[in-house]
Amino acid sequence: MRLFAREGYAAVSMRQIAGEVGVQAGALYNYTPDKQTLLFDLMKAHMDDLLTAWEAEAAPEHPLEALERFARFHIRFNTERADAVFVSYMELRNLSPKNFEVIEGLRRRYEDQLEHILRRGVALGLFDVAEPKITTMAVIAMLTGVNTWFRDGGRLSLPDVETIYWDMVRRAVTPEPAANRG
Amino acid sequence: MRLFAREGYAAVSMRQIAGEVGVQAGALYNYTPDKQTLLFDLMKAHMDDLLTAWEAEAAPEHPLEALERFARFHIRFNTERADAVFVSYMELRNLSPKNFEVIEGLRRRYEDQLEHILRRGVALGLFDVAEPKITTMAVIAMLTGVNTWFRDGGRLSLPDVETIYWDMVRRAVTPEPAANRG
DNA sequence: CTTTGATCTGAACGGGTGTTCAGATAATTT
DNA sequence: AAATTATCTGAACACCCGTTCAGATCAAAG
Repeated sequence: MRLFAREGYAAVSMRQIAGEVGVQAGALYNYTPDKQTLLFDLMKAHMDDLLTAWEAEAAPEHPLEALERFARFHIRFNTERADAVFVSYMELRNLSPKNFEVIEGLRRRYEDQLEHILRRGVALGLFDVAEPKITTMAVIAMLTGVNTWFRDGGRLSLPDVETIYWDMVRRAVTPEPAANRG
Repeated sequence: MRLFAREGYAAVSMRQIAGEVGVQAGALYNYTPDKQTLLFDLMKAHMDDLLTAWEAEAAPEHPLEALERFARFHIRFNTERADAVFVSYMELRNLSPKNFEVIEGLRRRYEDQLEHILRRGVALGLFDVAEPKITTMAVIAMLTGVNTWFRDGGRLSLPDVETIYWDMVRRAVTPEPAANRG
């Protein structure tokens, strides 16, 4: 995964991967039928991890609390696996159509978790979200973006960052009070 | 650019590129010293386009209007050049260190445009943004995310999408009125 | 119509690619 | 200790890579 993230699937050779684990290239074929399947297996394992980890979060009933949980979870989970996240987004084009469908299905299932929170919040009058699907995409893109700049040991701790992003997400979906005239 | 976006820099051969423009591979070397420089030139041209186009927007004085202008501009410009945007983000790792520096510098210059708008808005009390640099990254990530799902001819027009995203951005940076007690 | 300069071809260079497989080696079971 | 199974090596296969370059082809200038 590290090699794929750093150099790209196409640019990494089976001999390179083998070298990384101290073995000749041929030996890899005891573990994967081919390079393509190796990529797919890595990506699928990552998506399964993601869904399993979220399911284990036991999101609160209240949509606002659930949304905060989701935002913090997403940032934490993704920053801990920057290589896997990068590969799972970037190397989609190197999957066979059938494998692509599987990964996309898992991704959609994850997105649905957030969309569902938003829709419940709208139903309860807690959120002002005209297009839940679009807001879902926007929030996920924003949160995943942390990966492009966050580095451990910087000025801000991860909980700090979580709080800043959660604040932006909350304000983006929370109703604005009517203008306050007397 | 289309080939690089669709298959990845490493996976595209000079023979493929040549074929696409109806020529033999050797002929390409009348136009580029090597493949790496070809990638760099494409990416640099894209970043130059981006900065030039933004400078031509003549952003309004008022930070709120400037921010709206930026949000709409960013969505419009990027959705019109999905291939270039994808390549410029994803193939950074295939640039030599020196070329990487150049592209990163241009990207930072673009980000500074937004950061400057945010800082002016904070100074005027129009925005509530604790960390302008982080908000800059968050907003750009969110807006660029439109590229992952927007397709022409869908249910929503591009101006519709611009408006939805602008609304989220505005709310994310605009002060919340103090709780309204009687 | 010839000359000049730009452009393109097609072959070649050394080297890297994913994958296979017979035979060697190591680990486990009997 | 012997037999069996799992694992690894190292060479080979057919093929593709970026790049170079002598010679062919084309377009414009004199």
